[in-house]
Amino acid sequence: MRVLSKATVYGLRALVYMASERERTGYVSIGEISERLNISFHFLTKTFQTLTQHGILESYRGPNGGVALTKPADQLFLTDIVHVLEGVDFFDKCLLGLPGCGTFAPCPVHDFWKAAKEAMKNEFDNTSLAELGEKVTDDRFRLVA
Amino acid sequence: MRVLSKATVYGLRALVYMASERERTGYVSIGEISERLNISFHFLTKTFQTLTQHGILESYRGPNGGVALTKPADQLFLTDIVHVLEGVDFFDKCLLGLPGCGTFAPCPVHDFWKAAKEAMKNEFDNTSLAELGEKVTDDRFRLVA
DNA sequence: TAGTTTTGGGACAAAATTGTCTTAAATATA
DNA sequence: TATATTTAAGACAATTTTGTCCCAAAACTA
Ligand code: SF4
Ligand code: SF4
Repeated sequence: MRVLSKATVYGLRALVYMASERERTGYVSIGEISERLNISFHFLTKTFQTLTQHGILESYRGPNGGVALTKPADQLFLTDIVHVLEGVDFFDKCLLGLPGCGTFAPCPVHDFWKAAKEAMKNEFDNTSLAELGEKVTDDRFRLVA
Repeated sequence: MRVLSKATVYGLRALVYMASERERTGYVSIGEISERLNISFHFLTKTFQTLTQHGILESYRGPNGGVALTKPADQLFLTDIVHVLEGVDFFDKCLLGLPGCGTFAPCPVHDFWKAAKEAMKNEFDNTSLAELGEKVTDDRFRLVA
């Protein structure tokens, strides 16, 4: 049950890492993040560019530059990130890939799929980066490929 | 929020179609299904081969041949199909793609992801092809690309 | 037996995703 | 100014997924 693309997965891991560094001020370099999380630097950079363009991150070039969250981590929710990286229709897709979700003419699986999507969206809506960052207590999250 | 591969989506649509043809006996040809559901014949054939090899379908060649469900549709559940087409670890995957899911040392998003997966699995466990087939009442399901 | 229908299986092509690399632009520091 | 650091942007390659095609095998019909 794979829900997120790799690009989103990497982006999320990186954002959670940033949120976990509560005490730090200023920018965090993408190089540091990619090294600590063992993520391809260039791949992550592209994802971060998207996040920057959409106002999740702000970036700064040059020595001591890097990226920073544009808002406090407790005001950034998973839904915000996913909407940028996967599209705003992320929670509107049909399980069977049919176009034009059916408030009218629902397809056979609609009943349970709609409920499942809503539950998922509810979780994403209410989970902030801060909440996730707080749970980064051991090294496992940082070290795994 | 895309959960299933195209191969699985097509396979499922086709199985639901078969289940919806309650009155029919004997084999249904893949050609008929692919035509009615507007699915690539060869692509669907490969998916059906997998299902046949894993005991979801039985097939028969030659005129009036085709495929048939090996069990009554009310005894085939979404989980059965998904386990074959997506792998038995379908409901065991991490949201962040980390290996070795953590009953121990859970990663930051574990709490809510575990609940979401269980809810989803519960739905799949309890939804049979018969149940879905019964809901195929209009033409929408059959005709859409 | 010959010809037709249908699944089986594999080669192959196209497209999407993932990953790598190079160069440019911005910024800091000496 | 020259050099080092860091993000921006896009070309390019590798891999996976998706889709197409061809031919063989099985079964029926005449
Ligand atoms: S009615 Fe619901 S389940 Fe059916 S196609 Fe639309 S979104 Fe998907
Ligand atoms: S503990 Fe849960 S969220 Fe963390 S890696 Fe394992 S399955 Fe994923």
